[in-house]
Amino acid sequence: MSEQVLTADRILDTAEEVIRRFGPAKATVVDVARALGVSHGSVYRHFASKAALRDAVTRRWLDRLCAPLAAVVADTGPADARLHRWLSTLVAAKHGRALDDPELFATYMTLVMDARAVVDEHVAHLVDQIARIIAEGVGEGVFRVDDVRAAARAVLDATARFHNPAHAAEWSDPSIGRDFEAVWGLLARGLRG
Amino acid sequence: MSEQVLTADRILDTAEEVIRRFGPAKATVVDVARALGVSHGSVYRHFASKAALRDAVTRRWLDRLCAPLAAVVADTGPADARLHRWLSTLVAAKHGRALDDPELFATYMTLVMDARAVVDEHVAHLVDQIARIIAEGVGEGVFRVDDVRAAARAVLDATARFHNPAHAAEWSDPSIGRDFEAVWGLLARGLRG
DNA sequence: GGCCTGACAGATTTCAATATCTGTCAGTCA
DNA sequence: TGACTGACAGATATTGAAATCTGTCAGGCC
Repeated sequence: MSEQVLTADRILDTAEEVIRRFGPAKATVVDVARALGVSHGSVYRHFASKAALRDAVTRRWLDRLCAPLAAVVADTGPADARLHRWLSTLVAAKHGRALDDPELFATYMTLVMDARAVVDEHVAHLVDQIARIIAEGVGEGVFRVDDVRAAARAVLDATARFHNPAHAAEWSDPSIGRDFEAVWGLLARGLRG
Repeated sequence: MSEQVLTADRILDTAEEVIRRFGPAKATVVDVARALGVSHGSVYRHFASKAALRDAVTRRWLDRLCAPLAAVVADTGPADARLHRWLSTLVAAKHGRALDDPELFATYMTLVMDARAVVDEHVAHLVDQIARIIAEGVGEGVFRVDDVRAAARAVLDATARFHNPAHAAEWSDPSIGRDFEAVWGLLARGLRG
């Protein structure tokens, strides 16, 4: 029976739970407040708006989804193999969720779709990681590129079909794995110069 | 006052007009029939269903949009320059429409989004054209690839961000042109081997 | 015969009344 | 004092009855 303090984190946990249960379209701030046993006015003390709350939930989800990627960046081995592993990990994470629990994935896809600012930030973060691997590859003599950051962005763009939720409907195609490897093959040769 | 015969083509023209005016969500078969001055039953003599009619309109639009591409395939000059021109033409056609008349583009985007079979057919056609250019490039010694068709598909996939309507929202980004050239640069080097 | 109409059943959409939600804020309580 | 409540205005969503639409088909017209 301990008195729980109302924190942004506790609200986020509950909001995520409510959004999962009711779906992103139906979940309301009132629902979240009810689940927490407080008035909805209290929620607005911690988040400026419903949009801000949704953004925060989305940001957390994206961060969690991409947590394994940092490890790959810090990994050892030649940069080309590392970049391939990084992209495969990203693609596998997305496809895994999409296949695992399509409804939950659709839920998050909806959130992501209209959280432009959050996604931009997230993409910038991904580009940073790719750029780091490419830069190291240039150092090793594995890659030859003029503009590392542009190349990093190009790699992410070129593989959009395999990780961008906008293409999720195509991920059930049995040839999607081969398609990804074909694009990777072209990119890898392109990076080698 | 000449009696007009009811042909599939005349229905298609009218359907396109009606869809433009009312939007893809509101346009009905009855609207099309009314515009033609016939009963809606007659329309079903030429198209098995509303979906079939929409598909036919979509197919015509895609064909029209991509008409300039055939000329580029048949063009002269080295294959790499030709492929670059082909992709630029495709991208320019899409961006042009999207910028020109966003509402009309959104209309067609909606149609395209739920005409999976039509789009698959269309994509196959585009891959054919790319494959032809790449094959000629291999003949010229400009390109070096194992599987021409797979490479063609990879080129289309890798440039999805720049021509797939699912990404239309990103096309207003001022750096989109540079991003495209960066991806092209990587692909071109990859194709050269 | 072949093209078209008009009426029909069941599915879908519209519309307006009703309920709920978002975001604010003065006031309560500890 | 500072976290919280509850009532409020305007915006948005739900609902169910009525209207419209889709797809079919028997029958009329040339």
